[in-house]
Amino acid sequence: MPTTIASAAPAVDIASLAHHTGQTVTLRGWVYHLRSSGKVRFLVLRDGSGMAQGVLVKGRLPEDDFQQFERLTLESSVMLEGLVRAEPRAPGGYELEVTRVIPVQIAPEYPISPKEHGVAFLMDRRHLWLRSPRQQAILRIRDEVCRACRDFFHDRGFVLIDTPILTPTACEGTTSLFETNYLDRGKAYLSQSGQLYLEAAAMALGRVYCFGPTFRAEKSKTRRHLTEFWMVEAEAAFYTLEDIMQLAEALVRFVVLRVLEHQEPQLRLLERDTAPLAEVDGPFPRLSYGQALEELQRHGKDLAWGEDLGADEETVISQLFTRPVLVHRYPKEAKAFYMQPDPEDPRLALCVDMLAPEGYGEIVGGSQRLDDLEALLARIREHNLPQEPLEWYLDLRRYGSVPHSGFGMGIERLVAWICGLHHVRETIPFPRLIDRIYP
RNA sequence: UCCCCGGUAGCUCAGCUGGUAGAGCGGGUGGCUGUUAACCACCUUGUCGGCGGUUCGAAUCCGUCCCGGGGAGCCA
Repeated sequence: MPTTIASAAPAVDIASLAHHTGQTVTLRGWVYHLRSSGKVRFLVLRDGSGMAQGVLVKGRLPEDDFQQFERLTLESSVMLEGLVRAEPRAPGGYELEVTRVIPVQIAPEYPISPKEHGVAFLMDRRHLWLRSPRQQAILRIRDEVCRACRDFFHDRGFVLIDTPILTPTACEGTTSLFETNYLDRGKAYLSQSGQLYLEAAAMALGRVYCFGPTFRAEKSKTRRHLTEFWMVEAEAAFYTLEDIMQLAEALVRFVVLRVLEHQEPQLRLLERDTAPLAEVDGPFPRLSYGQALEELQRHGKDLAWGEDLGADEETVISQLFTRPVLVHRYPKEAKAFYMQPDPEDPRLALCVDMLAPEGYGEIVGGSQRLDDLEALLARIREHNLPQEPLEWYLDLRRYGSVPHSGFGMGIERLVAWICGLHHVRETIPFPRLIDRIYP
């Protein structure tokens, strides 16, 4: 139950403790750790901004407050009033000499200890797991990544376009969709990409991007897959494949450098070796599909022409370089219906995948879009897609069609790579996986 | 959907070729005036995932189902 007793001292964040040396302040947060050696008691408090140690010395604070310590448990919420002072023995260099202890709510035995836990146990308690320093660091980096993406596009004149989440039909037809009832109008599907809508917006505003959740009902059970994930997608009129490759490269470089610049403490907490990240500050290697096949052959992996690169192949390719690699111009059979054929080799599509280094796989997929109405109609027929729900999309080729290109970047995969995580599930606050929708 | 691995105390795990269920951590009580995942003493904890089978006897062997983890395909 919330306390009705308020502290007279000003409330401050732990992160700003150093600026309040010599002052009496109030910290408000949760108990992270408790230690006692009898008449001297230590309480490590976390408040979201950081952690600080409070010291309770018997006789130097009211006996009632000293005794309140006995009631506290891990993750109990509490307000501590005390004097801030520099203390080399304290973690962080500053501590609070506590003069008042005001419990807000006393927690029962907390299930997550600082010791080891299994993944399933932690995932079932994701709502509590978020409180751990590691998860906080990851979420702060995710926040930085998202803001960097928005800044990048805003700075280049791209307009944010929110594309619909409820859609009447598949964008690509290949992957399975989450289905839902749409009132009296039959089925609707959760968006698996904002691309087609973004193309419409690009014909209105020139350069656009979207940033939102994406849903894929694929039964993919790997470290790189979620059923609900976040994607930033860009689309620009008059952009060629070359333009979009440069844009995607610049975006990844911008985001990674920004995280290195602003989130160094978090990367250190995660024990991430930042040397591979700093590598992005230079041109990304490029490989055509044909060159990729040659490289694979050189490394003992024979792939038939026309086959898409699998996970093993992607790993081999990405390990050839220290920077993300752009693999472009795949056989069009391996790719989606809306891609422009390569004028120099019509068997190829003008598309690109960016593979992250260190085995993290594909983080960007993009292409120049098919802009000719008749060719697009032919491709739709080849892929056995229904034409009627795509009529609006075909209108974009009827009314002032222009060459245009775009790409999508998976936020969780990028964050996983930046943080050096083994699985994307830790990069999103509440992951949705093939067999998990709790909490 | 397919392949591999696992399920034993609140948590992390040990338990060998079948013979009465264990440790560490956590929790509780007491002690300690500077602790750093504190320390010391004592105490606390079980449908061994479910069901069926083999056996004198099953946590252990077999079958099956459930749940979890890792990977593949597909994709970001």
